[in-house]
Amino acid sequence: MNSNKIRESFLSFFESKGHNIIPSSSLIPHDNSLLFTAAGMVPLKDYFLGNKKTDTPNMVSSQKCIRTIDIDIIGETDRHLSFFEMLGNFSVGEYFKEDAIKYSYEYITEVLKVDKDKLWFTVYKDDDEAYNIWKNVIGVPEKRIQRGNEDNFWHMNIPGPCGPCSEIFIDRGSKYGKDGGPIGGGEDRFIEIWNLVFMESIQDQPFQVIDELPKKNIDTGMGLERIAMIMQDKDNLFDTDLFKPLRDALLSQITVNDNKYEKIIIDHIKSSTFMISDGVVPTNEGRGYVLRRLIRRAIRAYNQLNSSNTSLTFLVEIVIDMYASSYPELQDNKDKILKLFIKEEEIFQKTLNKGLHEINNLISSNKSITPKDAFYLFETFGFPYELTKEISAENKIDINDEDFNKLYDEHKEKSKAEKSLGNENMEIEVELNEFVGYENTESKSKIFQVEAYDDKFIIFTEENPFYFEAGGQISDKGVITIDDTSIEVIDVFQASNGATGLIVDSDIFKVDQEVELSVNKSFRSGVSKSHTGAHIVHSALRNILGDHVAQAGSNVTPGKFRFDFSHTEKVSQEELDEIFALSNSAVFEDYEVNTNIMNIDEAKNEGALAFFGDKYEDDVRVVNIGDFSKELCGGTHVHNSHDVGLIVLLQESSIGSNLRRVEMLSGKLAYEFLSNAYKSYKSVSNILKVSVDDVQNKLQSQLETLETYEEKFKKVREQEISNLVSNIDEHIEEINNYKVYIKEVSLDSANELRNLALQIVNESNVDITLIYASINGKNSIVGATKNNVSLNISTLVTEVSKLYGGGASKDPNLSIGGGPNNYKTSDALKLAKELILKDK
RNA sequence: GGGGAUGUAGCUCAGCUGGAAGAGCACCUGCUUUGCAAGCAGGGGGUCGUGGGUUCAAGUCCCAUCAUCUCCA
Repeated sequence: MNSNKIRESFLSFFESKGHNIIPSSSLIPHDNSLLFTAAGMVPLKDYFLGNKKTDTPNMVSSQKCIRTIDIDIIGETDRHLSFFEMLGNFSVGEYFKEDAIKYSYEYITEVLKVDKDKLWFTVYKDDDEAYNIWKNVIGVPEKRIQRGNEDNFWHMNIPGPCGPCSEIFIDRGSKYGKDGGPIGGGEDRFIEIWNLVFMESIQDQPFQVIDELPKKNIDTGMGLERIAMIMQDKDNLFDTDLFKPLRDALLSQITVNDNKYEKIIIDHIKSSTFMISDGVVPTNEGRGYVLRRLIRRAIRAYNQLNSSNTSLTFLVEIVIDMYASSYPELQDNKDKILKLFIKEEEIFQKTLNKGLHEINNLISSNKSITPKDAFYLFETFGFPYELTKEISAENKIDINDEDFNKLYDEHKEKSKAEKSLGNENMEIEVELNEFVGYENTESKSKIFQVEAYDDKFIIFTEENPFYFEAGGQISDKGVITIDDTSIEVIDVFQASNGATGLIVDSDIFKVDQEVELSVNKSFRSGVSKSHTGAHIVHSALRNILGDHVAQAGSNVTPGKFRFDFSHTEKVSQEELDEIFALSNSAVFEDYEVNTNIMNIDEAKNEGALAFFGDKYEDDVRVVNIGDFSKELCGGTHVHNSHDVGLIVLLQESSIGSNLRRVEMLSGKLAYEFLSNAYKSYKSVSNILKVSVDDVQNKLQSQLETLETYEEKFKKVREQEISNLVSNIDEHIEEINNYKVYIKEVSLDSANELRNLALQIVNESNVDITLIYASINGKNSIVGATKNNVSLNISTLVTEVSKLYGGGASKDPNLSIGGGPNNYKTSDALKLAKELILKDK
């Protein structure tokens, strides 16, 4: 049975059992505490935790997943993958253990038609209920049900839901290892194919159950790759149809065979392709960094197998073809994926070249490479350690792995900076309240809960108009009023279920009081202008730069906003001009801003932009700015694009490779900025005594005039100096058979002094010259000799400069010196003459 | 979030303990040759990332800032 068939049969089997098929969610989870979606239940977490409700409690999905914790193991085994698909059926408070077990057994034996006698089962040691269902309801022989310990208990390592699980195994027969079932038998022989989690309890610490969950959930996961391996009777994942086309294509391109490297290449290319498609861009931080490591590891592996060819894009294209029917976004994003991939290959090549340069320097200067050097190359230049080892080996240098690893561990330890989270993670049990801030900035409402928060208090009211920081938009400011007393809201708090509270530094508020809540209107309107402005700029960026532009973060405050986005190169001035012309024309276009609540699929079909950070719910809020922009967004906006007033670009900058940032002003701040700019422009025009329109021309011609005068002046000075030289004959002294010219002169710069000295020895018959000048009250001395003079002028100028407490340069024919101290010039020049006399 | 490094001619880079900037390639001109990275001679091109500071003197030392690369969390 091929993989597409397995995937389809799984979904349709559970659909026939009353499950709603949900599409695979993005690899970038909306939960920012996770790097990637690593299991089928990740997108459903809020339902399981009770933070959100769903109309369809029974769901089934095939979820794309990334797991990179053990990235270094990938390639070493036949079982580890960084990308996989997880088939799973879920129940939020509907059916439980018995149905979950029945369904799984029915699917495996009836649909996949796996031989019943090959199936083994494990249950948690205390879970008699599950044990009895397998034994009595399903009728599995007791010897093939085993009880396990911690492996059969699911939890998230934090206080919260937990529960026992039951796993289903397939016995691949005696040629894969010893008998004894999954617990105690060979792990190559008994392959785990399905994990059924029975979420039924609450723990306060791992394995410490304190209570039952009010609603029990089912969460199951079956790896598609693994079940495909079984169904296609292969020995390892890489021989299944999910890898075969990739492997065949790779084999046709390589000259050396190596199982490990081949596995690394095809696995990493697959995960990278999916990651880029979902909006991850190779960078040196967070998700982007994981992606970069995967791509570079693949390229390195490929270099081992094929030294001439370096590009792996042919495999990227195959991945897209293989999965396009199940994941159409791959086809939609094909251009972007290939573009970013090629770009990353280029960057890596540069990195390698730089590292090679460094390592060659080390070898030629030190004749050795220490573990410290190797680590330096790695952490500073990103030069792969194995490559350092290879090159060292060619030069008969041995590197100690242990020392290298020690440095690596120290580096990791150092990087773990403590984060001061304060009370931000404080857990508060509170009922959900209603956000009314889209329609109103004021509300009368009743306090239903007050919580202490450090030395302050959090006030929860039934209705709340205060916006809590999300999607880059900062929290509202304002006051709470009771009996004519207004208390400032210091900050807005959000509990894990989404309930919003207001932090105040006052203890006058009590439960059941009616209070007036007022958001600061000008603050809110400033923020809303910026937020709508951000949507406009986002749309303009995509229009001018292309669809690969994806939001990577934003910050929205009154009058000021910035927007981070993925883009591979610096945005040129011409492009910026276009972007801001387009943005402002959208402002002036009087587009109405509408918000609608609609179904997520419907919204996407209409072309709404959904990016990382946006909440993934069935119903989403869509913000339209005319037909110029359509985005999923929970923030507050103005009613019409012209309310933004004006958008000014302050600057465009890089915040890491492939990530750019633009910073803007809106409304009043934009006006003030331009107004000030105009004022200074105007004052420049006053200084130049021309009209504002002529400033540029005038300034240009003034600068040109200045330039020609500078040139003329230089020539005049040069003439003056050569005049000086031409009549020096009368001042030449004969000392120790040298023709010597020593004098204090009056010049403006050390440069002139130097030129003069050179001219004297080159253009007159003077052998040795030493001239002194006080330049801006500072002592400068230059000495020069003809090339055939053996006297070293540098030592002479050094001695003289010492009198002034300074030193001199070391060229024996031309030396520049000086010093900070006061000293009588005539005495200094006298010393010079004495030194010449002593020569030889 | 923490660490390491880089920024010098169009490109790739040298530039020692502070003393007024260089190479190779590319470019232009001429000659010689007219075949695969052609040879010879000559030439143009640098705010030494930016802004401060220390110093008689800063590409070089100190501080700040921007940009880029890189490892880790």
